[in-house]
Amino acid sequence: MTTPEAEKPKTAEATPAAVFVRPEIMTKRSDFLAAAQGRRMALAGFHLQARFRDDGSDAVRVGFTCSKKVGNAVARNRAKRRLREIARLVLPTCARPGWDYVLVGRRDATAAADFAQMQSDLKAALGKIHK
RNA sequence: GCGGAUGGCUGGAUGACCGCGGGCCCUUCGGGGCGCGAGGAAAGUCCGGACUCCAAGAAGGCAAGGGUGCCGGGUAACGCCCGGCGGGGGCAACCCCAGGGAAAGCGCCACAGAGAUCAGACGGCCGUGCUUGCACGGUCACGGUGAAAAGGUGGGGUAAGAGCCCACCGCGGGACUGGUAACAGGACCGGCAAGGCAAGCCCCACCCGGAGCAAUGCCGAAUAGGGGCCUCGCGCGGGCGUGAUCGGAGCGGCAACGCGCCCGAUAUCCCCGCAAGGACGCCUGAACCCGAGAGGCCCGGGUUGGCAGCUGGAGGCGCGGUGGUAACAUCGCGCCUAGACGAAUGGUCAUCCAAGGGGGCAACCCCGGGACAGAAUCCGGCUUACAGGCCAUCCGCGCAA
Repeated sequence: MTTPEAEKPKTAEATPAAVFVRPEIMTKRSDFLAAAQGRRMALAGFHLQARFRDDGSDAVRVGFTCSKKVGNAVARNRAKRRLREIARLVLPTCARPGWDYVLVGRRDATAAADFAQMQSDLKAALGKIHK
């Protein structure tokens, strides 16, 4: 399952902290609760929560939260899919090993925000939250 | 053409790049290829089932509780569907109805009014008496109140009136006729009986055991470090004597409860050469597991992971035939269409298409943007939400012929 997608690292040297590993998907409720106790940052299209697990593992894990506050089932699914897509595009180059990240959807904003803007927001936010 | 009624369909299209979840095939285990992947409501979880477990021999009866409620048919079943009946609405097509019982019983019916279910005499009318405007009696044709005042119209009749009598209408009963039935018609009889609410309780008929896929089965993990008492076996094995049972004090345990050095009391005598410690194994057998034979009760503690169930079914769809007014049944041929579990079915971009807005005589141009909504064991229904578009049949009006 953990398949290193290390093909053609064009910009790998520019960000030494990057890991070219597909993030694992978090499924345990306790992991989500722990991440919510970590660092958090609010952005236009979503919220970002992050936590350094400090358990010796280098794995990067990511989870998505879209509660009923986001809307009905259709709205929640759409928000989660867009979050999943920007995570898929951004995390392999900007995540740090050993960290958990949780992206939280916001009502209307997550579905309506500009997709390119959300990608760059996530990159910038990851840079800040690691400090 | 305008307005309306009913039934049904659709509910963005194409392409590019990057992805996701199952399946099948190949693999040098890095991966690669092929194909499939949301809805008419997937929704609400309101009914009915399939399936699984539990309980109870099967099945039935009774009680409680719940549901259904014109008749006939359809269906696996239904509170669903179809066809009728009755009542109501509409010019009509057509639509709506919680539509059993009010002579089993209880309860309720405000206000107004003289009187509201044992009906009733306020005014008025009539009679008698006298103190000439009052008393007693008769009367509901008239007035007034009300949703409703013991049917309506006309005539006779009377002191005045009244189904008091008569005709017609209405009402009640009803032989008989038609219909499977609901029901419809109705000779004839009765001067005419007392209302409504059963979505207030209730009565009657019929239906319903409980829990649900987090069902259920298998395998792990974890806690504990092998908890206690009572009852009952089978095979192998073979029988404890410093023993057994009861009581006391004592000791142990969070507890349920246990232990047996010591003391006292009581009854009994099976087996035995040794191994011998009452250990081990098997059968039967769980409503989560530890739990190790089974069952019951109690004490303490622990898990929420994997696989199966999981999608082929009272199947669906298309075409055609047969029976039926129809729902539907049945036959033939062909095709097969999601199975996830923090839960895939997507992200971005481009070009079109329809609704909407603006400009223009027009062709056309610009803006703009996609209804309700996301499977979770599976079916049959119902209900609710839904931008816009399309089709068929029918009705009314108008115009033309």
